[in-house]
Amino acid sequence: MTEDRPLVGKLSAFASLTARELSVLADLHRRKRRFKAGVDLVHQGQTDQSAYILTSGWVCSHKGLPDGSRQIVDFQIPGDFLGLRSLLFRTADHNIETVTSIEVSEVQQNDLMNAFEAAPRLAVAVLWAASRDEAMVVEHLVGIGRRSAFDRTAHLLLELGARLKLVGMGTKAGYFCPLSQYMLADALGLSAVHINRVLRQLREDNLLTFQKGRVVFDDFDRLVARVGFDTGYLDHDGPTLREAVAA
Amino acid sequence: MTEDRPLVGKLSAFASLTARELSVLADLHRRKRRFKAGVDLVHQGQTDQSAYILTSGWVCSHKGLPDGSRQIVDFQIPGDFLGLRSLLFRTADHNIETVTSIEVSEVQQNDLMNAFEAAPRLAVAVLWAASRDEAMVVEHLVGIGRRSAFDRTAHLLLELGARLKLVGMGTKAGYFCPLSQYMLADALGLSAVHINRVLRQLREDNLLTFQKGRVVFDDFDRLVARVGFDTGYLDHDGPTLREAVAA
DNA sequence: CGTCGGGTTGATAACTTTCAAATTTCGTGG
DNA sequence: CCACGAAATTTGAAAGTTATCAACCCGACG
Repeated sequence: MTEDRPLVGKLSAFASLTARELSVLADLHRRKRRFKAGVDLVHQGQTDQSAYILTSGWVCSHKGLPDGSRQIVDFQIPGDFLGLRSLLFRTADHNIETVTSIEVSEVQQNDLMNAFEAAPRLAVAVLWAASRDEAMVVEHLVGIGRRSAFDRTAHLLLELGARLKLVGMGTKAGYFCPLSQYMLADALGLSAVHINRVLRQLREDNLLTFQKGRVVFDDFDRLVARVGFDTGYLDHDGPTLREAVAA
Repeated sequence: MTEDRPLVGKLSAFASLTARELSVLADLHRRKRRFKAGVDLVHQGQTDQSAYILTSGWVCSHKGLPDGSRQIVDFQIPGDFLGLRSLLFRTADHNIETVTSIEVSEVQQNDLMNAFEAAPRLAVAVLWAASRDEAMVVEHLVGIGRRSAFDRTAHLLLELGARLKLVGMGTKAGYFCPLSQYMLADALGLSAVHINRVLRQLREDNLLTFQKGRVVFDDFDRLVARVGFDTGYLDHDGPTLREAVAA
């Protein structure tokens, strides 16, 4: 993952990009911006939103319900692309909220469309990246629909660990995690109280400890085996396409 | 929706396509194929899959779990694109199974990549279509995570109705629905027994009747109001982009 | 020093699953 | 056209999981 422009690393995994394409991509990182923790970057219903490339900090995307509750769809960490959908559609269908203070590169609609015109294969690469994100949402859906609260919580914490490891922010030992139990609850479709009990059980079973903003894997291998975690959906390579696209 | 090539209709909603682009798109419908009900088009873990454009019949995409249960991620109806992810990634991360007998156009990896080369803006249009599908998965996730069994079931049946209406296969009165209660259960993260009870309640409340392969809306407006159904996530227009892309 | 958000715990209620069995529907061959 | 078996639907009762309500604790912060 290229430290300064993490998106480059991601897209390169799909198709080796030409110098020209790399420079077009670099151009997208022109507009640097910072946001405080706990603010909305994108709000459900707003129109003509920008997208962002996250360079530091955590954010979450969620949808609010009429009854006041909400469902967190996904968390994003450095290197992730934010709000592609809210840029492609006229009006945003979800919220994007900062979890910590963050740094991003802002990508406006014209920026992206111009980039696609200048380097058409970038659109294919972004399509690939978007599909990888969708695969994560799907896995999340499976977890909420068919896994127990215990397994589902472990899965989320394992997935975040795997993703953070890819960008050098986590190890098999653990990682720093700025999420509150309320946020975990909203992501997992559970109540905060129940999340608390699940975390306690994970701790008492000596599988993992989540306290004071840090996730520690007390027994990584046993945890993975216990909840049937498989990273398959995270590391898709697209090598079959490399030639076709490079052609 | 163009009867013969429904995909054209969908993509045209995003950007008006040139004659050349339309002809490239038409080329994708070369390889017609048929499948019986209850077979796998794509199987989790298989490599080098094709994608398909569904022209008649229903299919579902689902993921299996180690314990033998499964989660249905989405249903597809005529006009939908199937298995884009299993084509972009080397190995398929989910199954695609026919619900009824179907007719499809098969799209192989090279077909699609060549099409993108010949008409680069098609990649952007497909990206847009894929994002719309993702929006549906996200809405499904929200339903499973934060809505009651009752609301969630009603939502699914309303969504299918709305989508079928778009392709002329349903009205405000109802539609033909080939799904079994087991399939609904696997889609909604519930047990088949509970689905049955929810359907009974919907019937007894005079909201909707699902029997003998037909969904009848007994009181469409009251149902929509009762469960807070909002089609917002289904009908995204991409007009802001039309100019930019057409430029 | 008081307040406030986040975490923790117990008791109770609500919702959903599981198990088991009866009933209906539907395709197929006689 | 009817009989038959398999699959789908339906219902009841009991068990299990998770939510809700209500406290209490704690550390950060103005």
